[in-house]
Amino acid sequence: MSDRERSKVLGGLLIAAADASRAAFAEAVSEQGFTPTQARALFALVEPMPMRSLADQMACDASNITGIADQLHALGLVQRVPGEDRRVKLLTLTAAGERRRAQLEQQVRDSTFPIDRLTTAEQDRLEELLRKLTGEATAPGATPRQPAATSRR
Amino acid sequence: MSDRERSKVLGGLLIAAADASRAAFAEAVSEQGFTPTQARALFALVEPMPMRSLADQMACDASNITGIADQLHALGLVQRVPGEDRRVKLLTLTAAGERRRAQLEQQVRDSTFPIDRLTTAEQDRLEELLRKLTGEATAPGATPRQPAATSRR
DNA sequence: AGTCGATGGTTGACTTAGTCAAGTAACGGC
DNA sequence: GCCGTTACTTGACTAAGTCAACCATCGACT
Repeated sequence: MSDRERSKVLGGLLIAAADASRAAFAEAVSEQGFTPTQARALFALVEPMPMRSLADQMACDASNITGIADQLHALGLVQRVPGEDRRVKLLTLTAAGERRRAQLEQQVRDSTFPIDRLTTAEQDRLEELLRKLTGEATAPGATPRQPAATSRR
Repeated sequence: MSDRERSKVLGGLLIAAADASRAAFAEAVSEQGFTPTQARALFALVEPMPMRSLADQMACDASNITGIADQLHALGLVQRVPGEDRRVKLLTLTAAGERRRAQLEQQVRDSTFPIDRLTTAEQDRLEELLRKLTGEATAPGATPRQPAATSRR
């Protein structure tokens, strides 16, 4: 009984925390005139990438990508470059796209997020818990567990 | 550099965890034919409540509630009972509404959520971190920090 | 008493994000 | 050369939420 109630409260808390993070992200990128999804796409496009891959990476339907690509294209930020396989189109940042992406990255870097309220040690602990919660292994490749000094901020 | 990157990864992790929780909830309630928002409304309506209050509690625009109330009314689960203040309408569960609500509660109780992967101790720790992260004090009134045994209620 | 600003609820137009099904074009194995 | 699969597009649809405008009522104040 109580355990279940607990789950519910905690779930709510978790979702609230995530929403706050999302909102902070949305806020940051909107200052550059982007929607969160556009921003996510821009961030994903470090290098040319088939639309299908982008869909996978953003965990959404492929048909979504068409629209996002259209929007970013209308802004002159991406191009559809035909791939070797002539079915695929490689989404590629234009020069302007690279520029905007860098600006956006700076913007996000300069914004503060709810997570910044935690010390590095706490962040470590949180990461561990979240990974266990989502059923992921300790680390997927990045994040090779660092000594965790007491961060600034 | 690393601190900021860290934030980003962690933020993603947090959001992923929340999404998983949300999905589990959506899955559970959809088995009873409800959307998550309908379910949230149903859960909130332990007792008759002005639409405005429900909007506050669900942290959404009042105009949203109109629609949700309409849907639940169409299902015969709620009624708009005029309040003392004749502007307000008290959303009230019908007998059928009470029944469905109970079933739904059972359903949710019986479903497992990502959070259940954590031990009670881990859940405590997570709660603490999340509260700090969202800037909340330890507890808003409920949850007066207990020794985390299998508690009452 | 009467006026007026604030409040509760509704409506309609709009946005974001996502799904799904169907269609076209190209790929690759047989 | 056919056929099943894959990549992208399109269009219709849904869930959810925002915003502005509106009506009725409230309550405070002159």
